[in-house]
Amino acid sequence: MDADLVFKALADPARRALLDSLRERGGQTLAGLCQGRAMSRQAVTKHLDILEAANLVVSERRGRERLHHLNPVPIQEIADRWIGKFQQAPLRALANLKKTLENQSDDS
Amino acid sequence: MDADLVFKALADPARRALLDSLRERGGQTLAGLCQGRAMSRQAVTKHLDILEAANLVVSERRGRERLHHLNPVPIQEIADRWIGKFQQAPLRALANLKKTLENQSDDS
DNA sequence: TGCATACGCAACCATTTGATTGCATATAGC
DNA sequence: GCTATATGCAATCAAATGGTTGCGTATGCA
Repeated sequence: MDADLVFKALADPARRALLDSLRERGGQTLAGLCQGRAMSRQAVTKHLDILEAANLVVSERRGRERLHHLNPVPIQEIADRWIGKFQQAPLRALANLKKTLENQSDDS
Repeated sequence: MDADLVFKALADPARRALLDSLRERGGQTLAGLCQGRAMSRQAVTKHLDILEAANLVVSERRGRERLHHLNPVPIQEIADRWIGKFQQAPLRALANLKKTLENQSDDS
């Protein structure tokens, strides 16, 4: 997994909205995903391309339409491998911050 | 919390590296954070500004230097509020995908 | 006071990004 | 076969992004 592709893919609200839509209902066509969005079909296509490059979406041709599915695995991996590091951090961070604030109050 | 600011802040590898550095050791100065990075001080400043706007970093002036601290709360909130939605998704997503693959194999 | 250090501000620049338009291709259904 | 529908491809463009350089300001210290 290329974590950078995943982070960059998640950076755009339009793409997160597409993921939300696919989370609620998988197998949507491109035209279906364009419904209710203030964007051209080609713009949606580009966003889907980026999501596919990050492996957050998988799609398959089905006749003349293309069906899209959410792949939640990269999000899981981000949560486990990256966010996990910061879940241990709060205690240390708070300790550091506390110490700093104490030093600060010493000066004042 | 503005989730979009957080996602955008996390989208750049240089900024994630800065967060990593502050996670390992809080209270680093700007000059300290520049150490070992192939970037100018001003570039680091801009990244820190973006991290501060997302509330991922807090800083305080201390004499002529500025000390930076990680604030892991926004990451926690992203994990809880946003990733949480997708942690319920796998079963549904896999069911959808399975059904689709079965239909696909029907075609071949 | 004088000077080195640490940081802030602003202009500038190349590249990337997000989106559009126009046209081409392919499939479903009559 | 013909037509409408669904998607693919390419050129184009404005704005955002990431970075630099130059200079200004403020603080620590001899």
